[in-house]
Amino acid sequence: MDHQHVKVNLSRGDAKNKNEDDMDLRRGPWTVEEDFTLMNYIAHHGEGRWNTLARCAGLKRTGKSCRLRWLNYLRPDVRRGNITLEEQLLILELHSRWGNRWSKIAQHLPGRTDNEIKNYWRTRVQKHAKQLKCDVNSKQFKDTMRYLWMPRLVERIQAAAGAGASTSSEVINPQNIVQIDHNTCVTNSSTATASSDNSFGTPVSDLTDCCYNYPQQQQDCFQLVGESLISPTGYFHHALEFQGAAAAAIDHQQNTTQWMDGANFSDNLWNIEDMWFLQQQLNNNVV
DNA sequence: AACAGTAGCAACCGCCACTCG
DNA sequence: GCGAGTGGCGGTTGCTACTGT
Repeated sequence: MDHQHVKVNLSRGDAKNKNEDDMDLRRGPWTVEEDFTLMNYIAHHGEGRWNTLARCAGLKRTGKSCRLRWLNYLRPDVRRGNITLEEQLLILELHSRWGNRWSKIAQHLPGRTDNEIKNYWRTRVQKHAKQLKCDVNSKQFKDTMRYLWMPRLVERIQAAAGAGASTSSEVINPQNIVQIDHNTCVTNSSTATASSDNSFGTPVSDLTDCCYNYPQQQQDCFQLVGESLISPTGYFHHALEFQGAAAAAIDHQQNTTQWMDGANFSDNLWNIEDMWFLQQQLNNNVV
């Protein structure tokens, strides 16, 4: 089937495309020429009125398609590239508060689109939930995020701030990290985004990377620096209590029988800890 | 090298709320 | 008040690049 030229199947809500029903509309990936046309038109006439815009610009696309292309890709302030540690932390925190309100979450991540955040969540976070064999909306998984991933992200952010304090534009300002509530934290996007090159934060691969590279010895050296700086020890008692116990549990587990499907997790510290954490929750029903 | 499976992401779909005539 | 037009949002799909065998 030719995906480039098809009749648009109009939904009830899209009845306004009546006129477009009679014309062939392009679908699928945008070409460089189309991008240029759209950018050029918006540069001269501004955005909005997308159906009219599409027509007047001579684009054989729906208004929706033009809008999406502009917002998610062509807009000059769109940030591309890896989601940074700070952004990951923000996403986890905001998602825990608002759920799948991607656009609302995106408002707090300047330059990031709701689509990008949504994709990040689905491909990275949900992947881990799947690996852990638990529902992404379950309490267990949410607690794992709150008490494991987020504290570790904070620690890595701080570690990066310490290690890279003298280098480049990736310096992380501890003041950007603010307390949200007793158990969670979030970077202060308003200050974080004040960096002149619009590239605050530490580029990082993903949560798995965060977990694999977690320096165990840091558990003992958290410190409180200033009132606005998160102290993992202070704010994440549960997490650290857990981590200490987790280490023991891991030792125990590695020396004893395997559990949870009998899978071999010896090369996957992250999963081991997660599994242990979830197991503890199931046993104790408290965190 | 070839193939299969998987991950990441751009784009589309369908629904809904809002605006305006 | 009503219906058409529009924009926005969350969910889903499908393509492509990557990775493992």
